Amino acid sequence: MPELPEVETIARGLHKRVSGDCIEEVWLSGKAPTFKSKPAEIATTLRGTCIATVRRMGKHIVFDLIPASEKRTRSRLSKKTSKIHASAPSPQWIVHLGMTGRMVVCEPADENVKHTHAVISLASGRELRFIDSRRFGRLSVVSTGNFEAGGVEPLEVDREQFVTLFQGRKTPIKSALLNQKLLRGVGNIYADESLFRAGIRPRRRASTLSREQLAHLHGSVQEVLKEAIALGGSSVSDYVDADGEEGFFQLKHRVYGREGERCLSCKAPIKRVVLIGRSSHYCPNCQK
DNA sequence: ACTATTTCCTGGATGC
DNA sequence: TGCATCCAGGAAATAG
Repeated sequence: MPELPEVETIARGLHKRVSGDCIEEVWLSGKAPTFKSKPAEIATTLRGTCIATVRRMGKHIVFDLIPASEKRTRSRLSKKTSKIHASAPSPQWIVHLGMTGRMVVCEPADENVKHTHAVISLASGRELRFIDSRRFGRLSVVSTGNFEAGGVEPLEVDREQFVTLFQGRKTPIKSALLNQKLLRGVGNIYADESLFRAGIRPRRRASTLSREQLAHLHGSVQEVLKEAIALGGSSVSDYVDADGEEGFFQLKHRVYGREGERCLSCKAPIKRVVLIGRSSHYCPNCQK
């Protein structure tokens, strides 16, 4: 289940491998999952563009594209000059991996695995494939190049903004952390891990938390995300990055997936409750 | 204007 | 061994 650290790892890997390459052909399966964009629109928007950068916004992978005809001109001109001359909008390709989505760079001869929903042929002769068995993933294009990903970036928001964002909300703090319109990128694993480190139970209403507790949570969220990115994310179920490598943060999980096991701090059994339809793990002793 | 619940999807784990 | 059932969860859609 790719969350911010996994998507960050994948985006960095893809940037390293495909930026500078150009899209020649686009194939989408009949079942290609799309979001706001129709398959035909995705294909026509992508075809004939070059990939300038691949980056992450929340849990989205963003491909910044340049119309192929403009590639040479743009890179040669200074920013100031290109502002005057560049007129064609730079579209973006947005990929959300959902639960089981994977983006892989491979050779055309490589086996066409089940649940392949998109194949992008690159000028270098390689292919970029989108594979998603559960089909919770979404593909879309933004022709204007100003994709809005929702709330603030957890690693960019400062302490004061973070406190303001959550204080006074009646919803359980975990629900607020998972709300992408507030904070973008935190999912189930990192919400549980952040709350454990901050000593706050998932069900606690945000409005009952002091400024100090919210400030602590801000630090915990950033700490957990940074550590996870450093380890290449968490490989639970079948997550692998753009190079097919597994992450290692799952070995550092203190509560997620540890129901019934002993808390690493106090030895109390980890509890599991269901919140917004998902498993929430916490230590009843360390978290209040 | 809110938040809570349901729905979409398939593979793997579990149960009888 | 085989078949049914349950469970995982991101976020849009729907209900409250």
